[in-house]
Amino acid sequence: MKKNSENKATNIQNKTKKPTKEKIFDSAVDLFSKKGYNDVSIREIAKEAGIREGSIYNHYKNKETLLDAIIEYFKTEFNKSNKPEEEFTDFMSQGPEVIFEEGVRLYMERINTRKMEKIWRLICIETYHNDKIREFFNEELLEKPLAGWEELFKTLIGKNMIKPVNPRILAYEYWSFAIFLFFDCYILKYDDDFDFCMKEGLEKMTNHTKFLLESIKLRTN
Amino acid sequence: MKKNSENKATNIQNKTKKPTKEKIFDSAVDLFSKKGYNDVSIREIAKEAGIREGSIYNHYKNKETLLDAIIEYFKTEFNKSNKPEEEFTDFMSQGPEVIFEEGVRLYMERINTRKMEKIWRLICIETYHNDKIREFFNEELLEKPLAGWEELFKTLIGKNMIKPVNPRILAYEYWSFAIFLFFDCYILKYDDDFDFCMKEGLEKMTNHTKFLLESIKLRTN
DNA sequence: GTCTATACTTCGATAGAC
DNA sequence: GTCTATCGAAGTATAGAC
Repeated sequence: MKKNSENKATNIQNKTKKPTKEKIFDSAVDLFSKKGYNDVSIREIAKEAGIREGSIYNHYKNKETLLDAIIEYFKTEFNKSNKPEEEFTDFMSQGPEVIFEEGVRLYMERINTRKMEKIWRLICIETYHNDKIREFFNEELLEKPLAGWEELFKTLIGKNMIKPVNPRILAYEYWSFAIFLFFDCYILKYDDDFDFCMKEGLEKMTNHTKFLLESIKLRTN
Repeated sequence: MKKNSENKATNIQNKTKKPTKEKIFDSAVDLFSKKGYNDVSIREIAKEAGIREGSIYNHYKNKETLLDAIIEYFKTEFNKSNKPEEEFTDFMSQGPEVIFEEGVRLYMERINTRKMEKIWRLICIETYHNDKIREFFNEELLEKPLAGWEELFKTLIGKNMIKPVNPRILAYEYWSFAIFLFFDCYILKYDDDFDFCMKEGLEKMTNHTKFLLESIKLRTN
């Protein structure tokens, strides 16, 4: 009779009766986000999930498919919690301050679990050598937000609520800071206390928003 | 008699009579910056350098030492072209516009060769899983510039040349955009025409600088 | 200092018993 | 669907002839 204890997953989560496929998925998310895709072996994932490496191939065709599944999961979750357009235009009437506050909040709400946070880092890490991920980053996390904010600034200018500055430039002024904070939190400072880093990041974003608002608001006198 | 042609380096540079150690170094820079440290083998580097893999170990103890040497080279070159403090304070008297223009130019001048550009990308890529590189990025490319600009803004405020906004926040407003552009050029858009991307990046930086300047300049009336 | 040859390790993936 | 066992490929690094 063999001992099974050696194969027990180090991750407490995976000791539960979660389906094997989910154990594999979660273990992969955990390890990929820590060390990057290349530095994690199928053996490691299997060990973390508490199974043998051969068994992984009963659930995922190969290692790359596993990564693809993770990215697809992120995309789905990310767009699922995308609030309808109307809710956002509601804030419009309340002036720029409210829009900015809500803008950050709504975006951050879409990464509201540890799992999503981990995949978020994985995306940042793997962007440089995975074309699918890079395309996703460019489209969904850079171009779309930029286009959205540009549109918003255009509207605000049209309604005479802010100074008539080139809305494309304003969009960059606003959103580039968010990208900087992603890079800062998820790559430059990641090993340190993550929650603290995020808290600091949100404070920085608030400062940034206030400064930008002050720069473009119309003088009341 | 064997044919040597198969082992010829694909890199034209390495066909010249450059010392072997330099050929290895340059090949490594080239490949590491393209595919990342993990995705490049000693075999590949040797092939690119036009030698056998065993010969590499006559010049570098191991693969990691080779990476370390590249980072050290970057650090040295980067600080070598660091202009003396006086030159910068000279611009001070000429007002904020000149300072901002020169600030970007002086910084970009320090990465003035293809080799330095490549290592720059390598640093961006490897920051997430190499502690030495990450420390360098945090210190030399984030904290030091931030501290420098904070000091500058403090001085400008003291001289009554700009609005009295928190200089730390101003430093972030200014420099975070540069970090964003690094990320944009060296990771998000890298495969596309690099020179074009850099040109666009510098234009964006100019727009950013102009906007910031407009935001903090004292009203003349 | 470069070459050939090879030791040693780890990887992704598969086959087949249960 | 999980296990054991194993294959072939690719990786780093070393030894020794020249």
